[in-house]
Amino acid sequence: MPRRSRDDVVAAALAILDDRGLPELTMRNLASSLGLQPSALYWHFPNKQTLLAAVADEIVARARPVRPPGSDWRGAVRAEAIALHDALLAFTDGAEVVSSTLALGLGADDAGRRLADAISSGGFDDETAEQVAEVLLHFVIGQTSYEQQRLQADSLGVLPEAAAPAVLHGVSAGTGAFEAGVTLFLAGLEATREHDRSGSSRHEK
Amino acid sequence: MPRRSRDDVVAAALAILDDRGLPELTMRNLASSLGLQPSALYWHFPNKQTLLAAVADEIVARARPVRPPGSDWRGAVRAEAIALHDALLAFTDGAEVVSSTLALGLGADDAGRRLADAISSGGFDDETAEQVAEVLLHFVIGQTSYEQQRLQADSLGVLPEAAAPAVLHGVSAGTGAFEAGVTLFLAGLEATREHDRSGSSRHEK
DNA sequence: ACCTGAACACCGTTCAAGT
DNA sequence: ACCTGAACACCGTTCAAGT
Repeated sequence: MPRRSRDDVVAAALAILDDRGLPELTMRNLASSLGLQPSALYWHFPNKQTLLAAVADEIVARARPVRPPGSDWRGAVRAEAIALHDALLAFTDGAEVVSSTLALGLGADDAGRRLADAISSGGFDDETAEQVAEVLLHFVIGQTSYEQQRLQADSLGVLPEAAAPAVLHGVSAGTGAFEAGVTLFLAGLEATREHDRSGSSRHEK
Repeated sequence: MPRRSRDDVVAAALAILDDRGLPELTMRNLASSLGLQPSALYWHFPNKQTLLAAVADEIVARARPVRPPGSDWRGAVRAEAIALHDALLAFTDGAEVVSSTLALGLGADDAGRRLADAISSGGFDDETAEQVAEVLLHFVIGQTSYEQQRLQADSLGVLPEAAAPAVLHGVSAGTGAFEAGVTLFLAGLEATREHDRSGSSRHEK
């Protein structure tokens, strides 16, 4: 009888995530989908958090930035942000899985790295690029997580009335807010460019 | 024997959160800290998520913005963001509790509302204010959640080596990144101001 | 190297019944 | 109005033992 690799386990976990969601992604359900006992999973991964980190890595790795031809560094940053947004939305509860993995420092580093690289291509120094990439990353993940929860709630027919989030109660949920956020970010980055150049280590010795 | 109010339950939950953390905030631990059976909690709250939402509301309500005298609307926005940041950091796992409550649309609306009000005071229309408040809110919560996890991990002596997050591996963890993000946000908002004024409903009919 | 079997120490939630 | 007692249907994880 065929034995399972670490990748088989991650693939099975992604399948459960995709069509049943994170609450159904238990070690027991995962094991039985592979025809194994739950305890067998602990040969491949030390614990569930580590397994979820591998799942998060895979979700992030599937991001496919589409950069408009002839676009400048802003186009590159925007393309990376949108690709990450889409990758997170591609799996049920994808944003939440990546969010918690990132918060715990267990993986999904690629997401931040790609954003930082795109920002660097605009001529910012590495420290600035990494710091503002973090800002953008947290916006993307927070916003996407929020959108995804609401999309899923709506598709389940929950919250049929009046439960609209206070922060955007007049607007159709989340529509355009994501792109607006990215635009705001890029405008801020452009506006602070010269300050970073002239006096970035002003109040450090 | 004295019976407990809903507020007593929330206060006890906050106490457990503060000195034992979210994983220890179980219905069973909470009940026993009140001298009750777990099932008694279900008279006060329909389920654990709703209870956590009440806890999140309380955490957010304790935000105390300190606005520098003589400051303009930017000072107001900055003060609200910092107050929220501090309020989240004031309780163990505070950012995570508020983050999940917000994502589920169960509460903590005050946070977004306060940011939106501060932004409105800069002369932006309501739709713009709400949309960009959402952007800022997701950054604040994402960033704070990340900082808090790392602060707690460090204080437990975990991650003693090399586990530095890729997005800021050269920088001391989180220092200044939060304020830098707020500054970036304000710069972006200022830069897009005239566009919002002149053609905010350009591609709507 | 990879997995089973059985157990441990928990969870959130329901519900009839008490006072 | 507020709570108990008992149960239901689960969890993640460990570990000796098998092949």
